[in-house]
Amino acid sequence: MFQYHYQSLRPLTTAHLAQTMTLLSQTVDELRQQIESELSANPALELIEERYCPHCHRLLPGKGTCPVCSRPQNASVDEPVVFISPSDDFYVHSGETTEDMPEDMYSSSAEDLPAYVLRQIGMELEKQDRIMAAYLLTHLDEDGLLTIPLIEIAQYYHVPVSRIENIRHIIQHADPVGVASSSTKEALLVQLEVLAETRPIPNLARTIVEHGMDMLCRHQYAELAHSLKVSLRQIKSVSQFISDNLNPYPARSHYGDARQPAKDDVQVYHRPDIIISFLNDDPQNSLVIEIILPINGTLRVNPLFRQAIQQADQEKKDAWKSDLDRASLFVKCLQQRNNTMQRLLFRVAVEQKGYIVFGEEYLKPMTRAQFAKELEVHESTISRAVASKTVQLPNKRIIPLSSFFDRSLNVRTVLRDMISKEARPLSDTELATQLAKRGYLVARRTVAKYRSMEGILPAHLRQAHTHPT
DNA sequence: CTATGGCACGGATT
DNA sequence: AATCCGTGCCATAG
Repeated sequence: MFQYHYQSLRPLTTAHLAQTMTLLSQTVDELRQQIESELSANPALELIEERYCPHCHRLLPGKGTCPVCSRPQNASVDEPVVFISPSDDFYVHSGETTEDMPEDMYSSSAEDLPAYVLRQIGMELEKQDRIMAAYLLTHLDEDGLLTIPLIEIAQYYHVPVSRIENIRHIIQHADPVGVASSSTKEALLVQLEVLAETRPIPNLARTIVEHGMDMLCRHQYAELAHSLKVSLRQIKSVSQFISDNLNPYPARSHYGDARQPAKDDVQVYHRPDIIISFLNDDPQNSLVIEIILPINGTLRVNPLFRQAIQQADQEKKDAWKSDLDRASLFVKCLQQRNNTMQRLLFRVAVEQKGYIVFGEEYLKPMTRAQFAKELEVHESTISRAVASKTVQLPNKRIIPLSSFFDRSLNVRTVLRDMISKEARPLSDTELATQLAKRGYLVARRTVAKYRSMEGILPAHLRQAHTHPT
């Protein structure tokens, strides 16, 4: 009977439905944990290795050629390729999640951050120092920042502050680079320092982090440009660099953090759940969408287990049967999840191609409800699938998946654009009428709101920034 | 008097 | 049912 259930393709039980829901809403990191625990708890589950592409080491989606290195035969350019990708090709685009320890990255979120850091720096320290390091590491907040002043630790152990400083210095340069800093600014500076060893960094970056972070956070580019006496263009590019490469909250590169970053901070996401890129990085080609799966291979019910159950004693049989049921349910739910994600992202990619390729202005406003109807699933399914997931676009920016559904984003970008091109500071009322002419009907009050969302100063405090040349 | 920001309400979305 | 978002009204600053 349960064999029939396993074969069946449609969700039948409420348990199934519930589990699919939870799986859907999970990010890669959460999903990995879930799978791991399920795998170790349930003997009926097994993980089978899959074929990898010899060139790029990606998991091959079933039969056929690798969709990444060699173009699939009959894919049209407009049709994005969607496939499930294993975790080991996580695209690490920032210097601080370093390249030297990919496996450790995964095990690390199982153990807690202090232990993880301590393990790295263990041999560098004397026994005494190690204790202090451990103490220091227990006083981190959830973002990986230090909650108590160094002096306090020094007093606690009756040692000079400089000694604590040395220890902290070592900790800061360990894997979540910048961890145990006293402020986000300090964390960023350390990250910059480390980054500078491997690649050139814009010389402005340091200055901005040091002196202009508050302005940068509020996106007050014009202000910042003025106070540092450099062009707006430079500020923009450096700000891009910062948000691409640095992370004000070191711990968040470790735990896939579902919480929204504080609203007035540079948004940095690590480890996207989905990666969208061009085939072979060539904009001519079709889009490739990878849905990251946190395991290398395919999960399935162990067929041997299925056999064994036939010959087992009656009592064992019952216990095993429940394991088997659980296992097959889990596998099915996982498939369901992947299937839904795949279909959803395919549709999203088709609809929002302009946004993906050309940028924010081309975002088509659309609601989750529309997709739900198209894909014939419940609205809440889409909501769960979209919530707390991140996407990496071809331009290497990482954005929340929900921004594909943001109704106001395009208006905001147009507004931003208008203000940056304005000859003289326009008042909110004027901006509202201008926007109306372009087909965006928004109230004056709303313009004000968007303005502050974008961190743009009110008209009378703005200056006509069109002639700094 | 004009331009903005705060608070709060209602309708849409999730 | 809970939440988010646009908007209107009003107080305040310039």
